[in-house]
Amino acid sequence: MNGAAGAHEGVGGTGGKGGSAPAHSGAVQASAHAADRLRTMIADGALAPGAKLSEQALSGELGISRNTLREAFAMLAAENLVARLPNRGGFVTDPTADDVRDLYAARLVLETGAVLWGELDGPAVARLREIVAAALTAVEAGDAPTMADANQRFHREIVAAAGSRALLAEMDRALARMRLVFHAMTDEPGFHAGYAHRNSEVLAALEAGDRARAVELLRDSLSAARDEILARVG
Amino acid sequence: MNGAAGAHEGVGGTGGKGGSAPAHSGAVQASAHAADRLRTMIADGALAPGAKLSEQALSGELGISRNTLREAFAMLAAENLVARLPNRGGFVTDPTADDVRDLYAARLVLETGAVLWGELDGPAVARLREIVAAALTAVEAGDAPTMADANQRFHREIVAAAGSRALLAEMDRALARMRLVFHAMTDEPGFHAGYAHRNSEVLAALEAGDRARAVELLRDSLSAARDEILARVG
DNA sequence: CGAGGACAAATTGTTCAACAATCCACCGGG
DNA sequence: CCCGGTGGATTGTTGAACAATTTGTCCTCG
Repeated sequence: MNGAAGAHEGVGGTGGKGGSAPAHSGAVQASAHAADRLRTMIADGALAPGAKLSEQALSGELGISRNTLREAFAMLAAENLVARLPNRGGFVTDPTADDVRDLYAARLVLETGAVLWGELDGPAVARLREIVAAALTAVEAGDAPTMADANQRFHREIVAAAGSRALLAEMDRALARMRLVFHAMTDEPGFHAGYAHRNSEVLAALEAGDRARAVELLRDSLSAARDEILARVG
Repeated sequence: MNGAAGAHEGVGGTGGKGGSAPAHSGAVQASAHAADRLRTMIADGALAPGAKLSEQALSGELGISRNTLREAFAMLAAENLVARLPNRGGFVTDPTADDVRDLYAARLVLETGAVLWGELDGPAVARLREIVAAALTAVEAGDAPTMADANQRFHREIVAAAGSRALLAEMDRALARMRLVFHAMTDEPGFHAGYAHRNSEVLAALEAGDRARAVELLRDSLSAARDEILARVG
């Protein structure tokens, strides 16, 4: 959702000297709003990994001042979605092979920790079941985007069970960077297909109450995904 | 290191009209530098939980403009050290009981995950041994600040073994918020003393290669600390 | 004497214009 | 073909301005 592109015609900028009535009505927080816009642009691939974030261009496109845009940059940089090089400006993070290893080491801890200690009760398992079903349907239909989305939702739901907003936020940052990795992989012919099946096995272990088995399956799944990605990115 | 206080006399501000030569030579990134300053001020308690962060006062004190200061606010807000209320400005985060629970749920996952999957080889264990020794010495001497510092270093070192920069960064954010919690606890008569002993037991289990036992001890230690804090904060 | 409301002062959110420092792309010389 | 200069573009940062909102004060009324 949220069609990319830009062309959000400049709101303020009537031209006068100082303030000059920016006509802004209720924008709660322009910088946070801009960070949201940029985040989804990056997620959608409208801003590819490595892309330069020109302050002039983006401030014009988003209809905000350079200063406000820079605040948004600071937020995104704190999430590791944007890299700021001194005197060179902001760039969409372009994950290295080492970043991929880092990411999967983090996910291993987050996801297995959530399985071991989280509250994976009825409702949570029900949500996982629904997600797995959607994933398998998407595999059937060969719908790669839905597959990828369901896969991310599955792993996010697991971490959510850990019961920590901070940890879930970290997982969201990790998944956002995963999307960056996927964008960097030129082609991914059915990358996620195999993992839908693996996820259903993890779910089965959880339904059987066998957390140790679920951890084992999860670890294998993450290792396999990491190695498959590293083989393609190098 | 880095004595707190402020009173860093304003650098620029010669008063002229526009630019007016701020005499700034090589400040790599003023906003990041300011964020560092504020972070240590918060860690040291120079800015207490709940304190209002006046833009005018702080920009003067740090010798930077309001816009640059706001960029620093954006960074600290992304770390959950500062809360920004719309039209009310920035405040040092004042952790609630729920935040404490959240924090310990996160730490449980991070630390036990690192013990289970991390590379706790010779060097890492050696560092832990050194930290535990320092902690025990501090307990002997009744030196609370050193005790607290060693305790944080111990848990940080464990998470470092997970081999993920992102996860370690998350741990650093968590520890920064822990410091906020400790500041909020009016008095803590030898809070950390007992945990130095617990840490040495965790270390012993690791030296014996018994990771499962280390995880168990760690979990108990974290639960105990959480409950002790919750009993005092309510 | 306390509740409520009008008004003034302070503060935040945001923009604009300016300028120093730095980087980048181009171009001519060796 | 490589190399160093040169000028334009871009970033980093500042100061001033102003609308919207919050906060504080004081005055009135019940």
